[in-house]
Amino acid sequence: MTIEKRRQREIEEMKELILSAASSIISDEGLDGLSIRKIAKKIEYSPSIIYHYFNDKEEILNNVMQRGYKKIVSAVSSKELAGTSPEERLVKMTKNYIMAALKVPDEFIAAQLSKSEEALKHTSSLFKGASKVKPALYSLYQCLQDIYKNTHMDEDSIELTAQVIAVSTLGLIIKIMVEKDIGEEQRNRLIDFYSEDIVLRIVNGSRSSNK
Amino acid sequence: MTIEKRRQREIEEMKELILSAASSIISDEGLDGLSIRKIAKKIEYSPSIIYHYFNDKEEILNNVMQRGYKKIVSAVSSKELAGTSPEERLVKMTKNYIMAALKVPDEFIAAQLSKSEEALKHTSSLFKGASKVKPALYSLYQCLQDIYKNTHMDEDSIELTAQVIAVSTLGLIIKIMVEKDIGEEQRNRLIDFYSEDIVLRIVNGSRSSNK
DNA sequence: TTTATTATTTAACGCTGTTCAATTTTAGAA
DNA sequence: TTCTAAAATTGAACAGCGTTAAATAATAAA
Repeated sequence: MTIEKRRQREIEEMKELILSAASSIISDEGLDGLSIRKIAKKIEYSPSIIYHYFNDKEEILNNVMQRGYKKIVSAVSSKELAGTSPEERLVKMTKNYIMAALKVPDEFIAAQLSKSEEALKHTSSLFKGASKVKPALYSLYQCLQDIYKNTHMDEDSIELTAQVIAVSTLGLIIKIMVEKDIGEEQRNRLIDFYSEDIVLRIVNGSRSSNK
Repeated sequence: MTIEKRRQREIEEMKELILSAASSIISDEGLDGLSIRKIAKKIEYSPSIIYHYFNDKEEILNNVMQRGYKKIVSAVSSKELAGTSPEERLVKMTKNYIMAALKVPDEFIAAQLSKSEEALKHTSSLFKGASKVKPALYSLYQCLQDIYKNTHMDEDSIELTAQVIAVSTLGLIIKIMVEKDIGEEQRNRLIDFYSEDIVLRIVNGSRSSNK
């Protein structure tokens, strides 16, 4: 029994070894720099062994992506935000999300752009009802519900707003990552303007524009 | 003289042949499906010859990307929009942009995500002053200037707003492309809501939220 | 200690981008 | 038209890729 457990622990350790090697290669050389053979060399095993712990390269990539993605999701659900006004929470949540994403750029972009079913399980956010089952989106959705508490905004519009804010933020993050040379000042200007200004325009502007 | 010109025309034709083969492979098998050897087979030449017309695969990719990207840019500058109110123009421009982008998905995503200098020459939009030198962004910027004509909104804020709207829209486009299975109905709901509602909230909400 | 199981490696396949030397085709001069 | 120089095109090779199958080494159970 106990020997069985040790074996399983060893398997987990080996998986962990492979994943962290992959992770470090990605952060050194980018996503395209990752190869099975490089992982093997880094962990000092033969390439083939990797296929005893993962089915293929994509499975490894999915795992690395999920790790990076989870870090970011937790930034949005951070408890430090409780107590403040919903608008303030919204602003901070947005900024936290952007900052967290910029810290793990390659994994984040990969996760968000992957069309693999495994990745979409976590990243998909546009389907009807997504705001109730996707943790990151749910935080945003709750925030909007608080903001619209005393208005007669219907649930569908709130969900759509949450979804659109989420993808908008993603667009900003991706562009900032790609245009790596815009400079820190301009980057901060954009992030501040977006989270402190644009996002509030979106939630407040809903009173002046009814379709 | 005339023979020289013919030669150069032939070179252009060969480049064209290579690029359109590449383009068709991409639209058949996606970006990852593209390989030099496949292009060679398609144009019925040996793989090596391609390197007489292009330096490497990336140069080919850059060319294909630019073509797709230009189609989309022209959708925003379309003249059919003249005469209408600036708000209406903004809504239509946004929708045109999204629709055009969804028609050439792979090239578009590739262009927007490429960190190559060549691609960034066209796609970069976040640097200070971008709205005056980037055609697609300039159309948006002009539109905002019209909308804010009689307010005392400073130029910097208008530029930032244009930039943020551009990247937001990009985020929506990318997510719709990645989440290919959300269904036509939900897709249209999102696009309509975004372009007819959210974008107007952004430009109109600026009066109610001053930082 | 033998046997069965599991972990790991070696070798190979077909693919990739790219380069170099050899070959064919073309252009201009004699 | 024939010879020569230049250009276009090819064939072969290199190093790297993901992946698989069979062979070997290490471990567990009997």
